[in-house]
Amino acid sequence: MLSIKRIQKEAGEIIERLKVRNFDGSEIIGQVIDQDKKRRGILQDTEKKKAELNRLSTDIGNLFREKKNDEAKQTKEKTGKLKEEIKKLDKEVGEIENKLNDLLIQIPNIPHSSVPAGNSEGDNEEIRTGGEFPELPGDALPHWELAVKYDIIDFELGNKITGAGFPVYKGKGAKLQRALINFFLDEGTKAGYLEVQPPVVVNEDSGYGTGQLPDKDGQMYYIQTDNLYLIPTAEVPVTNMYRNVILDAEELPVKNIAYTLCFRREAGSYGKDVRGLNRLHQFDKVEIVQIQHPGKSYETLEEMTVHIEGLVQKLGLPYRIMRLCGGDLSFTSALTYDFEVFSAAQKKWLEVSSVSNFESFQSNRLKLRYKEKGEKKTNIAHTLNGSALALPRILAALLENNQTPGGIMIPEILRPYTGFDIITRNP
RNA sequence: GGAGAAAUGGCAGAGUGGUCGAAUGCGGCGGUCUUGAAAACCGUUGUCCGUUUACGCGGACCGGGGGUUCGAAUCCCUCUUUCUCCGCCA
Repeated sequence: MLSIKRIQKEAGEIIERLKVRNFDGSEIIGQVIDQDKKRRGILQDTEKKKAELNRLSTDIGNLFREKKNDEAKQTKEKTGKLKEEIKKLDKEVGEIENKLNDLLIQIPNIPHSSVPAGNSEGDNEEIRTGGEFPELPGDALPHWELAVKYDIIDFELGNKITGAGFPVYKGKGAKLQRALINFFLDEGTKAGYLEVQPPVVVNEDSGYGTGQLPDKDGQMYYIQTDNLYLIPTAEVPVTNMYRNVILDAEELPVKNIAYTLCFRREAGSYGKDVRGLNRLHQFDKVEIVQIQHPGKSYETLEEMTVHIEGLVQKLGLPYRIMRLCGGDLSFTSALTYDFEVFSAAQKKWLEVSSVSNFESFQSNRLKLRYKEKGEKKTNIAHTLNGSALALPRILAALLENNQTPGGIMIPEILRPYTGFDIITRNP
């Protein structure tokens, strides 16, 4: 969320910049400013009364000690009314704070100045492209047919044991998946990321911390008995490791990489684009997360983009990098680059990574701060994350783009991980 | 799952109703001493909020929430977590 202080200082500019994401913030920001002013007024009143009560209490203690019991009793009588008033004012402040919080969580992050205006995907801006489009024969198969032909992914079996969107990977399919995970993790650790294995189930506080709650409540699987959520991305547990933490400035940037399962209900996305591996309820993903000094977070975003680009290049996939327009930008992000690879048999661009700078939007809520050496003041850090990479669509593109009459060729770089260089019908 | 114990500052650890934001030790930071370092000694050392040009002043926080009291780290309720023992188990 945005900080109240920033809203007070830059209200006009914020309203202006939120227009890029087609968000009219004028009314809500006005309300925030009003409520905050009201809050501070009452707070001052409350604190004055509390100070008075504290003084009386100290007096009473002293009087008892000096055996002036009568005087103490008299003083005691003065406190009753004061206490009542304090109770009432405290309640008022609490109510206003709740209201303020409700307002604040409705305001999305401020888009970076480079974010183009626009309503949807079509308005995203292409930044770079790379890789070669494969020359496939006319009878090239989409990956869901290759999966059957080579018996490497079983969608039917997944339907049977769980439901749609939960495939079973088999044989070389499973091994290829495992190879990709290890490859991505190794590349990340080489680039200085610390590997972590977080829980894939998180509590409510963590959901709020990174902004999945209350916004995307219905998109997460929820375990009612224990009031826990299955994570939609490793971003949630990894970033929340730093909830309520004050880092030393020298520790920045913090770089973590995590492989986890991800679970998404994908409510409301039935129909198109859900065939095969294109959209799953459970999938594997390697995620990179950084915590950075505010002055350096955009440099870091570029660095992460280059890292991800390197992965796609090493896998030999044709790709393009898109800068998301205001309308396509997620609620919490200030700037996002999407990576898409071309899956040549279905002739589709598939999103395989999304790398974002959240600036202080998550950190404000997380209370994630850092402190310069020798300074007393704490500052809000910036958080960033990106997929590096999401597995299923990479797998889809690899299968489709590398199919040959003799089998599916494994990219050179993965062969040390798979132990085989081709997927054939008879393993 | 059953029985019991506990949760205090970066860490260790005192504190069972009043000047306790909290003793003491360690660590950290600054200084004296030293060619340099160590040791020793002296000082300092939490976070958030409000207010103030500033010095400062005020409020809140001893796992979370609620309560009793003029006054709570201390008493009561509740939740969470940790430890010990028993049971079950990858």
